[in-house]
Amino acid sequence: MPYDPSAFAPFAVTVDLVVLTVRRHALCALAVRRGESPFQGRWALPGGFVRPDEDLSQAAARELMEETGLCAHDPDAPAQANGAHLEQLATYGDPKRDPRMRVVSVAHLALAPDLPAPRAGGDAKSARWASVEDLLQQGGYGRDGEQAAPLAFDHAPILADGVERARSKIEYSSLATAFCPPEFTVGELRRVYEAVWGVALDPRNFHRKVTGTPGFLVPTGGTTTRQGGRPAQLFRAGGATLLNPPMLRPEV
Amino acid sequence: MPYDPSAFAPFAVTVDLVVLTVRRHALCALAVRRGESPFQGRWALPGGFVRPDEDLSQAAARELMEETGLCAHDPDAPAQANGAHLEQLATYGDPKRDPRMRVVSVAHLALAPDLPAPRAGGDAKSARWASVEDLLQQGGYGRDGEQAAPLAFDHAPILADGVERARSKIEYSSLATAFCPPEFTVGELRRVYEAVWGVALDPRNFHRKVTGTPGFLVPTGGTTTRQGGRPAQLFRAGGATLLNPPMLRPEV
DNA sequence: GTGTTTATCGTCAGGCAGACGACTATGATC
DNA sequence: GATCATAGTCGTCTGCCTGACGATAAACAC
Repeated sequence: MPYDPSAFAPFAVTVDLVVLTVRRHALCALAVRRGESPFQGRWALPGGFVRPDEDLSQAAARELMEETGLCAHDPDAPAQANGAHLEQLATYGDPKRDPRMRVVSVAHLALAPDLPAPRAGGDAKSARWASVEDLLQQGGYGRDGEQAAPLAFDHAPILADGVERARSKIEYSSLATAFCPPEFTVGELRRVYEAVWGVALDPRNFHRKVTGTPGFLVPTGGTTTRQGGRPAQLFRAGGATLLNPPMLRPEV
Repeated sequence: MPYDPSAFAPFAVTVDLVVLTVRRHALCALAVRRGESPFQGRWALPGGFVRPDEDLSQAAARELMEETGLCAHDPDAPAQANGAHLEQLATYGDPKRDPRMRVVSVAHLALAPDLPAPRAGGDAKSARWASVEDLLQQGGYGRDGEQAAPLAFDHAPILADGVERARSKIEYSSLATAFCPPEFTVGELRRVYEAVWGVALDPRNFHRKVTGTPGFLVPTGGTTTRQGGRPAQLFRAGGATLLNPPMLRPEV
């Protein structure tokens, strides 16, 4: 990395968060309403400036905590109570992406189990879970009939990238369990896959696949009937993080 | 993205390049020798500051051109003459990663066919292709007996991340062809996989797999005998970018 | 009890990968 | 020119995994 003082230019660096969860059989993302110009009143991804003394992942974890109360855990330490998966997604640095100044945003992807209503933090007027379908369908109408304005800044493509990352990553990793509570059933895990991929999966083949993959699921011994029907075994996420062979996403 | 002037802190933003190629059956990366402090005389990844008016990918493409003469092509437009694959890898922003100031580096990954000797650019004293094994094996001895000092800054983990990305991405994409000249044989493509993965592959099963995947390879009609033995058919990369089902990397 | 819902086990056929035999076409060597 | 070494290409066989789908089990609602 050559160092040429004449070439140095100051940038602002932010982290933006794509926080995904599964609610009511739909993949949802956390959106905050902007309280200031530009894009005042529009929905945006949560985020904020990186502080002078913190690492990028620290900044992302701090923002996640401020917005959701979730504690991010390391990719190394898997299942944890009240913890969300957090990983870096990509960095966006178009010179014109923020009209005020040159801002480079390091987007992060967080996957969380279904949560109570989010608490608004920082200068955002409010925060909510919105289906990614509504958020990405520009100019359309949301579920509640409200006109769905496109997300602020370049947050729509960032969200799309995050969703695509999540969709592909649950294929070959055990990441889908990050959308589940600490104990869950095979059916609940299947509904996660169905919501994220937007497809229907065969319950029998899915059951065979996930219970047959060593280290993916460990039975807790308990059962639950919270979904109705025959009681289902409860599982926790096992130590395995990589699925080999992967879970196959049905073709379009 | 809330805007709080009191929270704003200026950062320097750079791009660093992990440029990989396959030479003499080994995966090699481009390294430049640092001409200045800190880490003067040590090997480092090529890179430089992002200019005020350019996008991150533009900055990466410019650095790549300066260091190698290669023209990066879009991920959309696949095979191209004298073009290299270029994609964003990850961003590194530890507050202490550069002792001079707060620098956030957006690392990019470039894959190039075997090239003539690199030309040194910028303030780097020299540039060379070095096997990634030598570069990552800290404190060991390189192929030429030279003491292999660790890479400058945090470039060793960046290189490791780039290598891992390349290793996993050739599994499920046609990216391995980016290491090949415009026309190549199945055997040459197989040697790319073997060099990147560091394994031996069965020539017959590999041949069946790559020729049986629709859109991966298109025959040019020509043959070559540059590898010795029976003349081999020449191919170009086909339009397919995703391999489904993927090429399976043999287990360790 | 009957019906509904969900969970779980089994079966069967097709596809693909790994292991490996066989044959082909070139250059190198004697 | 015969032989050998080298690389490329085509087949075969077996085992595993997946998709499609039948069948059974265990709860709740009426």
